[in-house]
Amino acid sequence: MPDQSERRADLAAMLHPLFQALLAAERRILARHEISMWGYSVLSALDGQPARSQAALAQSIGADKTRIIGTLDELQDAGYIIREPDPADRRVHLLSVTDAGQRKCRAAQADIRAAEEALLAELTPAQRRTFLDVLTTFADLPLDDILRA
Amino acid sequence: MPDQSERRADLAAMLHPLFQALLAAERRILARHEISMWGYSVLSALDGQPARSQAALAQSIGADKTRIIGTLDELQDAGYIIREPDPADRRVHLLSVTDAGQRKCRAAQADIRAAEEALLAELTPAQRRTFLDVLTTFADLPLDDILRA
DNA sequence: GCCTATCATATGCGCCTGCTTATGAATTGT
DNA sequence: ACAATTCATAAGCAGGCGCATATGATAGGC
Repeated sequence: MPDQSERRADLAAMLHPLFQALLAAERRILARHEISMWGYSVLSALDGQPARSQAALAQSIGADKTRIIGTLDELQDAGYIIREPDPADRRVHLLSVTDAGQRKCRAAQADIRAAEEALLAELTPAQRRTFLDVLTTFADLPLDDILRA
Repeated sequence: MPDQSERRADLAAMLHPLFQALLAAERRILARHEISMWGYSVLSALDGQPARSQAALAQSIGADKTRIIGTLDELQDAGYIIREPDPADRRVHLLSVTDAGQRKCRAAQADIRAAEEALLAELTPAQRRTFLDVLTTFADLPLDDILRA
């Protein structure tokens, strides 16, 4: 299948500059919105989702559950999230996003989306669709297992 | 152009798991080959290229020129690279890869390539080609400028 | 000739992260 | 009832990284 004469860099090497550039852009945008990257990750993950425990949220966004506490405190202080005791288990705080939090998240997201669209506009429509499809495909795969085989 | 009803995650969020998985795989493979990631990056960058100064090399692979010294020392001690004074400028050491270094690099690269092919095999041939084309396209673009506009 | 800049090198500082340990409270399992 | 586990929380350790500073030697510019 793959052409043996195909010369290409390692995938990680190819992805690295793209990923770093996207992160840098995101940092700039989030700084303008005065919200941290972890804060934005939390709000994004909570947006439109049922309330969840802190541990579940941390796991879902790849955050360290012990270090995310500070971020959650800040978000709560800013009025962007609510922590409520779980009636089913008194150890647990359930997190949900407030209206203000949702507005903050979506405003930042709109700017990030605009920056991304500028980038995607460099592609043909077919390339764009395929690129996004591929990323979606990969998102549903057990990447570590496949790469370990 | 982009469908306003299109729901998708931020590009960085979509790329993050893929990128992390690729890095993790690379780490495992390089550990087996007993070479560090920066060591591999150096060898890859030098492979098949004319000799270059340490500063130029560090810049080209995104390494900190002060911290790459240790890696260069190790590679030199292992016989994988040569440092030679530049006759045109006595401040400069020119780096080149040895035959042993090239073999080491290409052996590791073959394993990385195999792992990547397992992943790319999850795509259709058209998806695979387009995905790689897109990454190549992005590699040639001033990403920061585009994302900043 | 003198000043400025650059190279390789060593090292410091601050930040972030992965991982760990510990605590008190609460829950689960036997 | 008791032991083990889990939740949120705080904090420690080690490693990596971005960035900065400093040094001696060398090169370039005026």
